[in-house]
Amino acid sequence: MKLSTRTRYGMRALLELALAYNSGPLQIKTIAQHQNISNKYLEQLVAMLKTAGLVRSIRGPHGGYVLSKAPKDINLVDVFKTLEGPVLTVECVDDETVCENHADCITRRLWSEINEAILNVLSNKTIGDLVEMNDKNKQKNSYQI
Amino acid sequence: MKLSTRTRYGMRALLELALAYNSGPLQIKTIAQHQNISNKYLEQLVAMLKTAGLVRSIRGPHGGYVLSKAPKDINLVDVFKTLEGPVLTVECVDDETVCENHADCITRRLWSEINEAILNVLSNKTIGDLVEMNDKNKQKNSYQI
DNA sequence: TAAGAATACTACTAATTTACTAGGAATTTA
DNA sequence: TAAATTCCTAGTAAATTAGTAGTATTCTTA
Repeated sequence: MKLSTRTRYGMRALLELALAYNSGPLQIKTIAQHQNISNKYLEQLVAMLKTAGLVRSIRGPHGGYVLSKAPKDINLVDVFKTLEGPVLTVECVDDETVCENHADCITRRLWSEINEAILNVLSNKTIGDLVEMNDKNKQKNSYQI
Repeated sequence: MKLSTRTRYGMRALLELALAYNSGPLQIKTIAQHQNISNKYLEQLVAMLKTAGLVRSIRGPHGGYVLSKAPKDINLVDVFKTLEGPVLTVECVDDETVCENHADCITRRLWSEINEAILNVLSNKTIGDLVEMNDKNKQKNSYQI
């Protein structure tokens, strides 16, 4: 299974915004430069985060983006689902109607277990936790995330 | 993240072979019929399992495929990696050289944790465990897996 | 009030991957 | 030798990814 750049870039962008929380908006341009990714592409990713209500935008000069909630209130499941889509896509895991044998299907249970395991990692963490881990690391360049 | 039909079909095929373990070879045709999937497609998936040493083939009339080891000796990690590829693909998780900031990168740690969580589910299980679960279910049609 | 800086919106595209289909060669049994 | 089976290779339509591109809109400030 492959994690899309969408999710990886988007997560890093959010982390940057969290590091700049309460210090005014951060611009796409700035983040893109730090992360060394395409301006225009990041624009689209951040738009997804905005639609999901995770960030707020401020237009015009000195505008940019800010987190719409405190880092500790942004759960990683929500970020992941916004950027990547469902955690593990196997139709039958979420939809009982696709297969008559839903209740008894053994492989389905396996996929469900994996699904739960991933959810478990993500739902126990917030962007705030990532920030804390980053702080503990205390390195030369705090923008290398 | 999406689980490919490759992995889903392949896992079900292996489970069928495990249910028929010690009762002679099972043909592609038969499995494909039971599972309601394309003959030719399944042929290719089983070829992958063969290359990985998980099944053995017998050519000619009355031929088919058999597990190359006892179900309890076939770990699900191996099956998954054979069919789906690396568990969670993020270059930096496995390759330390892609990113200078490897040691300190927080998002990388997150992906690693997810990777571990999935591995943990899979490496603790064998095809034999799936067979046991299936037996416990004891349903009308034992081929509905 | 005009210029400029930023986001917002929409469309396009090359490359890759997926999920097959198709055809015939090789092998084995009866 | 005929038939049944696996083995091998090639092709392909559809979807997805990872962008690029252009222009419209909004807001600030001189």
